[in-house]
Amino acid sequence: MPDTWIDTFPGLTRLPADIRAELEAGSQIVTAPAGAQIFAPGQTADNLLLLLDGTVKVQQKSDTGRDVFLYRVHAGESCVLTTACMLAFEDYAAEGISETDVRAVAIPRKTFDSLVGKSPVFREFVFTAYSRRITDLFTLIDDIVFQRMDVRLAARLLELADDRGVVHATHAALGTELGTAREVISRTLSEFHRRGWVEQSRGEVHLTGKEGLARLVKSAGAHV
Amino acid sequence: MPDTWIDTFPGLTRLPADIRAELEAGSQIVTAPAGAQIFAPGQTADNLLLLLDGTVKVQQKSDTGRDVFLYRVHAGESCVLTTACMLAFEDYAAEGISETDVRAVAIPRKTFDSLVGKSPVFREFVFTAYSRRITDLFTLIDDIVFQRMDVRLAARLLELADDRGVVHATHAALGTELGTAREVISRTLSEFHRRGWVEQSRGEVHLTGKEGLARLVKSAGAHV
DNA sequence: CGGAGTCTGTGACCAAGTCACCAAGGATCA
DNA sequence: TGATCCTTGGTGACTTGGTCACAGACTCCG
Repeated sequence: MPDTWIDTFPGLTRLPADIRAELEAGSQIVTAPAGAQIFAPGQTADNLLLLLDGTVKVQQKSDTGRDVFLYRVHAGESCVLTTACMLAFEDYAAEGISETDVRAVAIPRKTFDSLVGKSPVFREFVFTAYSRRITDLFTLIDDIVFQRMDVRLAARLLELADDRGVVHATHAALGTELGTAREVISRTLSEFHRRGWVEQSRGEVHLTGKEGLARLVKSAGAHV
Repeated sequence: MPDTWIDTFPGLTRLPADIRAELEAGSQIVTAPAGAQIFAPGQTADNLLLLLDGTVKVQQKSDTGRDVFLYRVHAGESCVLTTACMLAFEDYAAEGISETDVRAVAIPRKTFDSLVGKSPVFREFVFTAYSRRITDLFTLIDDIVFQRMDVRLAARLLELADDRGVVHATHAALGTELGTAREVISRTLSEFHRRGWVEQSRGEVHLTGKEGLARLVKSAGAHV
């Protein structure tokens, strides 16, 4: 494995040679197409996944049948929250869906446990990833409770836009992402359109006035 | 230390003798009065706390100046989320306030790190505690997004009531717990009163019809 | 007794979620 | 080429919840 994947994760570059060897030998690279269910509630996670390419969205299957979007894992990050359940042999209430074709490193429970035991650097990597996700969850809760919908939508649009300023998502999809109803998204987008910030077409939103959106987000002091 | 505290934590009873010894030697019992700030944002946590007596409430200091209640740590549980930040040398955005006089075991970072490295049982204990808290956070988010306020308030009242069915809390306090406004609590409690479920007096709520509250909670399929 | 501070009640108003229904765009297939 | 169906988006009426302003009422003390 020349040009090892390990170096794409900043937290792992400091690993000593023997640990690197064990990590490389005890893990493998896996792929999945867009839209695949990466992990699901009720099924024990047997691997820690480190994303090399693509994005995975993690959402909670609600009892009420609706989904709550929790967070998005990008290339270079890990689905680390599953590991708690992995090591604790507990079930997970969330599911992960690949949004694009993804490539990831799968570290099986055995290797993971062994490395956590042996390597302080690896431990720090894991716990750092944890604390990131956890503080993310805290700010998510904060946003849900205190932030206005228009601000949250504006922030999310800026985040999801591709390099041409286009967001590929239906109103319903944006609704689940923000934990609100489709109608609310529709109304808010009409308002944004009225202000000349967006143009709409079926299944996509064109950001024509990013400055306006950014100003709205900033004025509310949102956590982008 | 006869009758060691270790056995009050089910996950730790399986620890081998040498690890127990290290844990006992490398930790100490601390106390704090009711209302003390146990940990705060911006100050690195240097100890993992395992609660022996009392309760600690953990809440996020919001940018907007208001607080969001996250969860409550009871005797026999640990403030484990702080450990991620502890090991990762990262700051924490939440603060912990003792609600009663508390007694706890403080495990310093050094001991903690060493034990996580040496003992698979201790690792499992830590990661189990993690996964509990994390899934709790997930259900919290779910509740905030989808559950009606009256149901959430009813559930919380049942949870907070002492053995005589009295909840000692002001409307404002219940408001922060549920991430809503005092006025909403007042209105909802009036409604509960109208239905004969509660009696009110300054600073406390008497549950006179727990069955009604329980029925409301149950009919909504809430996560108690 | 007389403030000062805290706790609760209330009305008006706005933001957001729910429900019901309709219309337009796209796909499929006889 | 239509007929049909599904998905997406638009809209109005209504309910719930959050915000603001202000007024009583209780408690603690000096």
